[in-house]
Amino acid sequence: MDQTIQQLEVWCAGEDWCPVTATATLIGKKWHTVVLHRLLAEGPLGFNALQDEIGGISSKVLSDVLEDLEEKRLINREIVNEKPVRVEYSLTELGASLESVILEMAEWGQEHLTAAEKDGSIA
Amino acid sequence: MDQTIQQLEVWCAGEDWCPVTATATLIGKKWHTVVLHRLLAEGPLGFNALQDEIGGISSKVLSDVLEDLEEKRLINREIVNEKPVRVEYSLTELGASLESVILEMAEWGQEHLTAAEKDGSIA
DNA sequence: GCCATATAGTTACCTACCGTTACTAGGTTA
DNA sequence: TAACCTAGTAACGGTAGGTAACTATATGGC
Repeated sequence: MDQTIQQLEVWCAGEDWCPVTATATLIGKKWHTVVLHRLLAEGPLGFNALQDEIGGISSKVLSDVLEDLEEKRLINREIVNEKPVRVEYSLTELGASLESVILEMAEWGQEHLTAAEKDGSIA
Repeated sequence: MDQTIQQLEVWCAGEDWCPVTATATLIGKKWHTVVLHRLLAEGPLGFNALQDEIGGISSKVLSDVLEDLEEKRLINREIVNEKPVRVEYSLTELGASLESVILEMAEWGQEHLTAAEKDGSIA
């Protein structure tokens, strides 16, 4: 505990950039994280499949998020020449390396938010 | 690797809520994460101290973020009766429990963004 | 009293992002 | 031809994020 907090201090002390700020700038948006999570968990997915998996995201917002994630080199967009021409979204190596972060968020949510979400005390 | 991905699948399969979505809804905003990080690393801080520590955040946005984090019960706002009346922001137990997530983000940023940020290839 | 400084914000304003609904567009199947 | 699959885009409105200036309260110095 003290060890890790020490680490956090060292990383940001007197620096003009901070790894947390940088990471938060990159993936610090609700849908970005969720999209990465689904691609991690379910593997490469098409546009509609991804939208169905996520649930509650509109095609416009998903389209925007995918474009942004591609720009940031976290996902690949590949056009597959099959019967109905599909598009397959998958994680880049950089994107896949975020697994530890996503997993930590998943564990934290599981531990701390289950009950709260269900009775609505944290909205 | 396979183990952890298996976990991610199990947690979200067929559920109407997902711990990642829930967590991302709670802290999936750039400044929220950064504020929590500074409070973790530097301990309780006043308004101006926090603003200075973060750098690049306006007082209006910081004010909004602090209000939101307090509503979500991740931080405490305590008025300290000293010479100039101060306000001290600190983490709640729930907020402090996010250390593992923040730490993971810090480690990831340190490993994957340092070079990229410096040469601007990820903006 | 008057001014400067330090505390912690607020107000007005603008822009950019989020979200909803509807619609587009190419190709396949019946 | 029409229905249905794929993957989006267009138009529009509301909310959040961001900037710059300003408020408010209290302390200490002149």
